[in-house]
Amino acid sequence: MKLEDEIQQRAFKNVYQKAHLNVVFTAGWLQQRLAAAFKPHGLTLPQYNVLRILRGQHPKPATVNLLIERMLDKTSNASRIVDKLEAKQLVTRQICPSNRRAVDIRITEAGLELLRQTESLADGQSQGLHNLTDEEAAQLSDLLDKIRD
Amino acid sequence: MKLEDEIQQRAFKNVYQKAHLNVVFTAGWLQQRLAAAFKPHGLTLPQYNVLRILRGQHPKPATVNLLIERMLDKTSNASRIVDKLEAKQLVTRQICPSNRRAVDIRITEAGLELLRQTESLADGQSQGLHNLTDEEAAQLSDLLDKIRD
DNA sequence: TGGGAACCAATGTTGCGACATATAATGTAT
DNA sequence: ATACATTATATGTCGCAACATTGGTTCCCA
Repeated sequence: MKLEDEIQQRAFKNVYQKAHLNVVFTAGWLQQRLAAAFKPHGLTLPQYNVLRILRGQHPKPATVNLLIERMLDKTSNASRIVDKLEAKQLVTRQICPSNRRAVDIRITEAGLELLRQTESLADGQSQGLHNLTDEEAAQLSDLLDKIRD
Repeated sequence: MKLEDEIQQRAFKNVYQKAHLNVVFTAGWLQQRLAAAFKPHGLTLPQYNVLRILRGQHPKPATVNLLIERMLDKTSNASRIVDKLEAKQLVTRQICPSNRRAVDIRITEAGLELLRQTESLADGQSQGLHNLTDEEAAQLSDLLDKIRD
């Protein structure tokens, strides 16, 4: 669907304003679909992302600092996201013995199992981009990289 | 900067996953810059967007329903965003005489003045996309439209 | 070795998105 | 006219982003 119809705006000042709005709008559209897919599993997207990072470290622990570094959103409150995951017993928290400022965070077996169950969701959603050819998808990434130069 | 370096991920499963992440990441990057530009003026992006819609209607009033229709984010809480604007005396709220369920919302002179002061901000930010040529920006929009088909 | 800087996580606050529910006013059908 | 559905907005709850601050812990060096 064309952007003009999605949002209620007739015209754009220029192609840059239009592209800007389109990036933001499309990102929201993608994230909303993905969040809806995870919702039945009781996971939000930030929680899912943290679990993925923890699985990547497993069986080694991660610290809050490491989570922040690895997360898309650097300014997010990793500590409180871990709170939620801990309440659901998907992760454990334990003061790091070698540095008592830090906290070792580990994914539990239940957490790993939940990731197994949701294995296909994220990939399946990325396939929503299959209306693009491989070449177009690569081109899109290049254009986006260029924006942030 | 290349996406691989921005987020701490070596490889992507395929070009679709990479494009997906890139759209989301770039949108966040754009929105963050824009929000930072408005912050000194005491406006958040949702508040700014509501003010713009109200200016578009001015001197006619808008209702909450109309705001929701026009906003990028359909599920946002327009009512509470209007609360904040009203507290700052940038808008007025008045029960609609002809339909007492509805509420007439109008931008004040102070609101109009604030929009004048911030006139150049949004456009200036869209120009952050000027590392793209006109053609590339148009191409980007086309690719994004295609994703949502 | 004592004291300040640097570090790590947690917590407090504000504003928003998502979603459910409440409340009031209006429309409609009998 | 009364009952019921519909409409318009407001409110409550939860989770998150953004940002500031706090409280311990460790580091470092004078």
